[in-house]
Amino acid sequence: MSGEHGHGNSQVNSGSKGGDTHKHKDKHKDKEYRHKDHKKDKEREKFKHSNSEHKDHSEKKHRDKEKLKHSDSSADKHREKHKEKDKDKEKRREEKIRSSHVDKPKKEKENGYVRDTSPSAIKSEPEEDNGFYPSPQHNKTSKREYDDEEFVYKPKKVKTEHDKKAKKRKHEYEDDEEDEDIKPKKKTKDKKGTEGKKAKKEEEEKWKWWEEERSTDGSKWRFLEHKGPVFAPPYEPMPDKVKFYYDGKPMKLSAPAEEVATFFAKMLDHEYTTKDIFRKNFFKDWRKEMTSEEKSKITDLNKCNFSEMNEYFKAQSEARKQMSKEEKQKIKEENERLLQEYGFCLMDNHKERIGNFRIEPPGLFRGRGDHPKMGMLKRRIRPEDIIINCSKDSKHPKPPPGTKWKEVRHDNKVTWLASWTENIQGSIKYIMLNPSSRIKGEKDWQKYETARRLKKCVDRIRNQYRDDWKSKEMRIRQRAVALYFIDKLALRAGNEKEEGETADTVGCCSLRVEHIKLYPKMDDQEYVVEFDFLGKDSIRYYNKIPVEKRVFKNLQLFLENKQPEDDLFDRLNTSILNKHLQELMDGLTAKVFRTYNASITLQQQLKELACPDDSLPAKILSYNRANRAVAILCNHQRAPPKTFEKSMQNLQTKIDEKQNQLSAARKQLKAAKADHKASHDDKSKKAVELKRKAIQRIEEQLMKLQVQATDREENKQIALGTSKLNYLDPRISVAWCKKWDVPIEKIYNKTQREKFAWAIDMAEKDYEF
DNA sequence: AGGGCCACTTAGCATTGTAGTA
DNA sequence: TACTACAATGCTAAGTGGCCCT
Repeated sequence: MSGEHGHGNSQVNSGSKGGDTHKHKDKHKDKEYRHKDHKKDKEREKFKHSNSEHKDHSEKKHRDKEKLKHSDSSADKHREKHKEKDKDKEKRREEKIRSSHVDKPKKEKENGYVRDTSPSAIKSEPEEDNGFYPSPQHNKTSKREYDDEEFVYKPKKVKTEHDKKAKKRKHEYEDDEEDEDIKPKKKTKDKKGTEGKKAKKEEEEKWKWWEEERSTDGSKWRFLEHKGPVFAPPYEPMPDKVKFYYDGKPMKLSAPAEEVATFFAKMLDHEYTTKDIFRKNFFKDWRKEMTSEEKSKITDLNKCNFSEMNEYFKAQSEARKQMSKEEKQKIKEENERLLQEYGFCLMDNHKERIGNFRIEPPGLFRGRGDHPKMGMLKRRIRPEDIIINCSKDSKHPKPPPGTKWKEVRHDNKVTWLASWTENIQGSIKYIMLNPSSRIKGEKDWQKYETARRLKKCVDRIRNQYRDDWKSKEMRIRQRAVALYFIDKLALRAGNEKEEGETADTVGCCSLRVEHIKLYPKMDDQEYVVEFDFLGKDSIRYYNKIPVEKRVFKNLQLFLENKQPEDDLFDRLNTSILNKHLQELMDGLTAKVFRTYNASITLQQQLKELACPDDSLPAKILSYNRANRAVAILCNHQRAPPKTFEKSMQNLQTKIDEKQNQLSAARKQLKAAKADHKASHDDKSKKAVELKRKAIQRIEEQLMKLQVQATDREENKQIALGTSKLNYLDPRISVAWCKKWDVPIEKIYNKTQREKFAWAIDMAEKDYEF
């Protein structure tokens, strides 16, 4: 198989198909399909169900597990568990930290990038490509297992580029480059202690971390100082005039119960407050907040009337909209102040933007899709729940007066500044840096380098899995077929999930028999596989693709003697698959295929759609189309904007108007020409020219509008943002912009330009992914 | 091997900001 | 000046995958 992929037949969705054609196994009939189609939510509703029984979901494989496990309210248990284990964990963590400080494993340097080579991390291959990290020495270390000519050819380009940059850096950053660190590296700094601060501030905005060397050990930073998170504002009780009614009678609620009631009241317009699970979960958690008196009175949610509360909130938001300019300005300034104070941290001598410095406010949990925990109370996070992470020698953030942090730790092996345990799933939430930060950017860059390394060996890997389709061992065949899907269809890996804890969604390795259908013949195609399942965020994946005969036969084999709810790949999971991938290429995991295929698709598409003579809007349309091809491949869908039809109409009206304008202008030109013919004077000649220009302008405008219409129509249900942000090597786009003279602003907005600053700075027009 | 924990990326939708228009 | 439509940003849920322990 060559790099060529049959992505074309990937189909985003099938319109209304979801509900009708789905064969509804009893146990899945209550699935909520979040596929996007033309229907209004209400119409979709008929495919959603009201009641759900997750308990009989279990497959054989999971049944045993289930017995050992609680099936009820995990949240509290999680909390307990955490408490119990805290001590244990702490010990472990401390050991971890200590050991990492003490026995610094020796490091191996590769092209400016230094890898951890502690025993567990020793690999036979360099992890990064030549030229990954700029460095004067640029010494190629070990020989690669599967070099190809590209390996020889490409770095040359990259190298010169880097050398250039390296020189530039010398000038620009001489004074600023080094951080005061706990353990100085080869170069010295120290003079900066005095003058560094000011210079630094000026340079801060354009700090080019990508021209610096990365840290040599596993540590993520050497110095970290921040002010801690911003907590959600405290609850403000309802004014007395806003009543809650139970069974028709007004009832004053205690503050805690009232607060939770307001969460429900705020969502009243949302359709999911009508769902049984949502209501059940909410009511259960609400009752926990009630006084015993309230508890005994309020026994039926159906008798609760929140509508006055609901109207109150609506009025509030209306009032907010109606606020005067000055008031709005004031709020804006206050936000800005908060941002300035809490929105930044100091990491290794650079001021970096924090991604989410506000703690999530309490509210009702709404998972995506058919989530068993929807409606549960997401509790308020207090300082006592927060673990702070910062350097020992930094000014530690102060907890709000009268409170304490849960813990302050100094772990530079992680990137987060603060964390807490959330009560719905018992998972940990983090406060981390913005994507524009060094720490995120380096990781992102590295991700694309890994994908580029896959490019070099993908043929070998493809050949291998094709061979494996013939293996004597079932597990190998399953692994090979799964990998084929991941590669060809860009499916996600598909980790196992705990049943009943989350919506029932799957990825490749967790596909079940019921998710595929085999058609030996379909229309004029042979060996067609139909996929129909809910993926991440309960987004439907529906696709029919012809596969190779051997794959088809294998699938038939995997399906033998299985029930619909059985795993398709019963001898496979993501851990097995990733272990195998790791052997094929250092750093290779299932998700790398998604990155690789997305980026390579963009590059190919851009090449194919290239048309030098196109106008700027046409070029951008081409870009968007290439981007769209990727979004379709990755199944990035969105709900059609609510105002879609209308906005299309508006656009059409504009187009019609423009066309009228055009014909009018043409008439005028004709008249002007006639006039000129008659008079032959300069004035009339000028008039003709003027008219010509006007027509040209109008034509351009019309074209622009038409392009816009096409683009919008094609984009109706497809979200481009996700792939642009997470899967497409930004250097491809930057190079394309440079090559075709398209301003980068047409492709990336401000945030995106900040995130991809490294790529914008370093990619030249001949960059090859 | 498998489970649990943890850290981090990826995801769509809701809210907010803003530019263009009436 | 208000409105409106779209873009940008914010929010947080839901994935992936590494590591450690049993």
